[in-house]
Amino acid sequence: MNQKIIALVDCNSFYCSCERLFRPDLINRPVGVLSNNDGCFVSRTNELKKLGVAMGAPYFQVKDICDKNKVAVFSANFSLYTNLSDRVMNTLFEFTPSLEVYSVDEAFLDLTGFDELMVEDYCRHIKETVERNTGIPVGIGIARTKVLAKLANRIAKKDERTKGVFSVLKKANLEAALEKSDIGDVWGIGRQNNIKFKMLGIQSAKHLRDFQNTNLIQKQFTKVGRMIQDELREVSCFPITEIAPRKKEIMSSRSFGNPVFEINLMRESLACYASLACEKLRKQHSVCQEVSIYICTNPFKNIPQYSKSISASFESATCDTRKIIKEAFKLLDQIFINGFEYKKAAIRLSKIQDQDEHQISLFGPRDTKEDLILMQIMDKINARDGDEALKIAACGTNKNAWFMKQTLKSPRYLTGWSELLKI
DNA sequence: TCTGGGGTCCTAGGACCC
DNA sequence: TCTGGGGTCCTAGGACCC
Repeated sequence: MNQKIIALVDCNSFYCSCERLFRPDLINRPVGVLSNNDGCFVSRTNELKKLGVAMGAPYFQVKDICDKNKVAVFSANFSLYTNLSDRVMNTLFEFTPSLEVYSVDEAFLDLTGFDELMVEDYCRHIKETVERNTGIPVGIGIARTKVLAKLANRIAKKDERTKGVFSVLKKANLEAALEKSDIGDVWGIGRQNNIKFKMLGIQSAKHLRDFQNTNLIQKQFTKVGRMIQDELREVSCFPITEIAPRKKEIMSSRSFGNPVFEINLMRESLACYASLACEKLRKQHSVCQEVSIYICTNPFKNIPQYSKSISASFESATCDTRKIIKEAFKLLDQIFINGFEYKKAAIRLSKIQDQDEHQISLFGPRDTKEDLILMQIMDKINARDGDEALKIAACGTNKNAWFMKQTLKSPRYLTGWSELLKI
């Protein structure tokens, strides 16, 4: 039988690598990228990891370390990262049409059918090409299944002797890799299940693979646990899905730059998040039948706490930003309580259906042709002239009161004419 | 002073139907 | 005294991922 060969290509410290691309002076310096509002570290180079700055560490807690060690710290610049991600993926497409873009910085490649002896060299060639074309360094893991490719990828990144590419197709490599991989490092096993596995005496990936009582695994760790075990046994359970399925939910939420006390500001923020979410909804050619909102105070602060979510349904599913904002405002009136110091608001669109195939209500209001055309025009203008070109009035004109803080943001080298790199 | 955002899948249990 | 059984659908909550 022709056994599967799967390669996982993963960009190294992706956001940091993107920032370094335009700042060659940072090549050997520690670099970190922060989450929105300059809150926590979401990407770190090896130099920064070595300084003991953990993933998710709040910036203000480690600022001293950063200052002392001249760490280059950036606010997240997502338009830049998305753009570079596209370039990486386009390069990968040149090597195989059978590719799953798994996240902004990762892709699974189906290399089934390649000569097993050659596939490692081929992946080295892929790695060099991506780095030459885009400037983004990557690591590659090669295996029979996704879970094992993930495992191999970890080793490719950690063990310098691999020079960034590691294959566990050969039995000896596979055994060694399984043996030295902690059970908690296996893809799909998080904090809770890590503890549960250890209590069962399963410490390593190898232990899980060789654990005979599969019924117990199924019972304790559900179907997913069983599938992970099978994947460790080189039985593929998670296929490569080339076409991304439609999103079943679309969320948009942000923490505020400054605490919000007034319902008016809350409304403006919700209107902006709703606009973002609806744009995504229309982009995947969908409509939604349910909208929910969520508001909360800052749980880290020692102040009176409040959080609440609420949802409403439409008679006919819609993708009209105006209707969704209107509904969101009605919901907000029901849960907003004066006197709290709000930190965050969110909107979620759910019960998502295809725009062309959804049921419409016989009598209730529905999206008319004119509504849809208006939304299309808005999307087109914003795509051409920038997201802020045309917006619903309810979004307000002064975001400063609540918009997130980004004091360390790099220029939009690739997406803003005024911010192109100057040489 | 300062702690992210956006998703998916699975299961148990209740509602409901015949 | 004694009160069926099987199926489907939906939801909330938990766990995981990047």
